[in-house]
Amino acid sequence: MASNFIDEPVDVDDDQFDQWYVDVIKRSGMMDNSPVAGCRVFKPYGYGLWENMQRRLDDRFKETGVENAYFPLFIPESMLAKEAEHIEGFAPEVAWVTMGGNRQLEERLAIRPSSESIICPIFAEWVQSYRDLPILINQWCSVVRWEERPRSFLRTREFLWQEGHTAHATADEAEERALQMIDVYNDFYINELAIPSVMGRKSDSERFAGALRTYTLEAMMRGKKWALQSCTSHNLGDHFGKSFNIQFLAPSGEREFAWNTSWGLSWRAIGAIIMIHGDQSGLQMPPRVAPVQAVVVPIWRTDEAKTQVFEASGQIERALKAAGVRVKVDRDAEHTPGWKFNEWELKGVPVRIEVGPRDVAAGQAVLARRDNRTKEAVPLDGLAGRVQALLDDIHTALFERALDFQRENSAIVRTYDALKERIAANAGFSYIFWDGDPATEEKIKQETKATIRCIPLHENEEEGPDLFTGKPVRGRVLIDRAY
RNA sequence: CGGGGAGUGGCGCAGUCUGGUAGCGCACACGGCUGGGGGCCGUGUGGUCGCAGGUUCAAAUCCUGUCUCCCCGACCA
Repeated sequence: MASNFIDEPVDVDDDQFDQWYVDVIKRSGMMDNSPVAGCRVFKPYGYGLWENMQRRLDDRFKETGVENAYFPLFIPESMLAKEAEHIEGFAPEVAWVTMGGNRQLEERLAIRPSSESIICPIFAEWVQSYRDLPILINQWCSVVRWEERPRSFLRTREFLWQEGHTAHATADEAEERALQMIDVYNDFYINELAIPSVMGRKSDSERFAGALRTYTLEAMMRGKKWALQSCTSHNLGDHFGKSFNIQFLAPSGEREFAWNTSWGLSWRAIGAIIMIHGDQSGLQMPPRVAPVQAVVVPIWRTDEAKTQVFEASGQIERALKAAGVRVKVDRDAEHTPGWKFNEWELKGVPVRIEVGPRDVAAGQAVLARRDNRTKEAVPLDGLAGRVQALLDDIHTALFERALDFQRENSAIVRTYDALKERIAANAGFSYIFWDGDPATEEKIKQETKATIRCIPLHENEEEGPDLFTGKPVRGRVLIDRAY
């Protein structure tokens, strides 16, 4: 992994934040550009992070009864077009296959932008009776949306994600599942990625194409303090059940349509990790999903010292592996310790373990935290336990730092002028009282470029005057610009 | 699609205005000294300047055409 990063530390000031984001992705070895415009190469270090995220999230899905499956990449145009709102929403960004070998296809095939319209008709074949429900399916795959302005992780033309699809016998059960999954995502973000966010419901204009209701987590990025939709969970109502004829015989003997949900989280979550936890030295990996949780840097001068520190390093490696810590020993002889320190900090490894002749003599190692740069000497006995404790501490510290940042940059706004000012200044989240009128929502979007990110679900019962009409309404909505 | 910028060894750039046969840093190879925060010295390898055409004794440099990428905007879970 060669790096040309030797000039100056990456900058994370507001006005250079976008460039910092591009640089840190490249320099840390997470992702590269590719010969295909808008598509990226997901390199091993980034993919390793994704694998850990997948595992942790997949386990949570399975605990709720979901099974994994896989459905085709291609969707016949006639199927994609069956749910009117769905096709209308996706039409501008669908990539099409029109040739098969040398022959023109009879019907062109969409490369899935999302799989509702291929999975729902298959569900229809699986369901006869209410006893066949619910169906709880997830797939890990990539989808394609022909975005005009790609950004690594946040908006690429092909991206990795998971999409869950369920079918239920009742409307209530579907609503319950949609809410359950947004809770699962929230738990994943907090406890694995150390990322706080605001859980809420999308306004009608921001709702997923074809959905009855869309739930979301909106997290605040550093830099411009814009919002990032971090995942999504839709109650599709019976729109797809009816469009794709998912019918079943209810206990009553009546023929009824199924109720569906779908929910997804993409590698955009990695964009959130980068933009929330990163700093002037580079990435900061959340410890529980970090590809490398601890890196051992042996330090030596003489061959004799080298033998000793390598032996101690191997001992530490074995102890940490036995304790379930993902550890790497950087035995490279080409780079100096200082070079390695910077390189692993750029890559965001939470704990660094320095082992030099002085440490070997004292039967200890030096542990350095990525988040606050503190160092401590720890005896080799019990080192693994200390590392595990540090990883937990760092997780908590990262979460607190992100939560503080979100809180410090959130405010309730009571006049439209104040709102416009905050948005223009990239001041962060603004909460306004809003009566639900789509016209004022559109006005805000046109005049400020900010959108209603969500109508928060919890702790949002206060009453106040609508920003425009002054009529009393219950609950506030979250407004910000978004990536 | 509109506005701006850029294409020169693997990467990042200078050279273009004022034509004369390509240079710097990093990386890479070898040798040596070094090694607890991106260490140093020496010796080397590697490009014909996005592509096509034109002007000229001579083109990275001037002219015409063309392709690609990046940034801003529009658009967009």
